[in-house]
Amino acid sequence: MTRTDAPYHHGDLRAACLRAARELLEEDGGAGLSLRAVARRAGVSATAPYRHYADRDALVSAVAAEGYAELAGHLAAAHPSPRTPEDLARVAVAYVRFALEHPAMFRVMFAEPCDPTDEERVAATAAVREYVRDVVHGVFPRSDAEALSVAVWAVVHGLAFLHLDGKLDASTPEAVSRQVHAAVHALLDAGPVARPAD
Amino acid sequence: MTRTDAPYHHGDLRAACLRAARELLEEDGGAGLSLRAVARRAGVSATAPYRHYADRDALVSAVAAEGYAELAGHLAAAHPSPRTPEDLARVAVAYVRFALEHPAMFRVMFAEPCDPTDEERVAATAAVREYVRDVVHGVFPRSDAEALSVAVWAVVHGLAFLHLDGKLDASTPEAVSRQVHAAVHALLDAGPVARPAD
DNA sequence: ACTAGGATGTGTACGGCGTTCACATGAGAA
DNA sequence: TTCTCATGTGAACGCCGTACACATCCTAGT
Repeated sequence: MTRTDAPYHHGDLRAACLRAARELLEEDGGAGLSLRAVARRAGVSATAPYRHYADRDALVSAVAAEGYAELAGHLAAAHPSPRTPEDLARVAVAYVRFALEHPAMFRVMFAEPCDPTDEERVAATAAVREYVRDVVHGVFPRSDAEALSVAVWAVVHGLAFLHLDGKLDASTPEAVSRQVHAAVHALLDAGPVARPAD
Repeated sequence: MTRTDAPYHHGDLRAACLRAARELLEEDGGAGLSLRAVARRAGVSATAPYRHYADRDALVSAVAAEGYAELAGHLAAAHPSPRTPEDLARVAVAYVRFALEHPAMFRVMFAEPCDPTDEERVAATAAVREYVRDVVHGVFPRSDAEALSVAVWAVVHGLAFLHLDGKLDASTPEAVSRQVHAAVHALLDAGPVARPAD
């Protein structure tokens, strides 16, 4: 039945679908995010979103792109210019905290197969990668930035996933902070005490 | 229609469902794994699996438990007793290789919300955790094993996810091996060259 | 040997989903 | 004013997860 309280043309359904998808993800997790639920939330029919997104994956990809941008912003706000290992540990805490505050978004960003040809998503990921490279350059000014920024990103990324998945204790912000600090410092202290190669 | 070529009682439907789920996961990824598809593959009606698994999550959890056990076995086979940083890098390569060879299984194991009260899954995860602790004890005999094994697991786990997600180049085994070795060594070499705390 | 109970199947049903397609409506350009 | 295109709707299809009533067979007890 045509609703008399809304005009036939939504006007900006593409953005409304994206917003609805974000809300559903935050409220109900990945399982609650369906195109039909998005359409209901946006107040349109079940098939209207198909005029703006090719399929469900396309909408999810757009959500992930926003997530990357927010993560980059979150990290930059937490520490604009990290310069010491302690700063690096705090950045790691911010990264893990983002994952724990937005678990479904984080999974959408990093845990599902991703279309590498999706330009928006690739561009948004680059912002995070760029930030990590700057961190490495600031904290380890004399190191090979490429390999080390891969390693640093892997550490914080792994910490995020292990907390998210319950493998590491995420019960309180203090527990998270302590664990992340301990891990980062243990790793940086490990180099000199590694058993030498035979 | 009752099939005349199979007895009414399957005999070991629980194991058959698990096997079918494994096969479907390997063939079609997470999207191809449904209880109905499992039932078809096992040759029973759509609702028969509910006699052995409470719901889809229960079956997926059992699949993940087998995955953890296989990962632990894969790592132990690759390096029973790692003792140098080079050995650690090889273990990391084995871990990432497992993720790339079994992407859907790896996601089921680590990327979906996990029931922490699931004893089978917890026990299986412990095997991986134990192996990592042994690695750390072998490679860094004088370090604080707890914090460092969390950090080491985070590094290899993060590398696995970043490769799986396409953030790192996973196009050839050589590219993977080179990248993982470079990251692990860069990290171990980074400690001494970190900017000192102000 | 028979019976009964329990384990384990089947079939039906419901409500949800993703997606396609034909048609409806309205906005904007010519 | 008309026409085209963008953007909606409604119907339909096939799939899914899950619940429930009933069917079948296996095993234990008498």
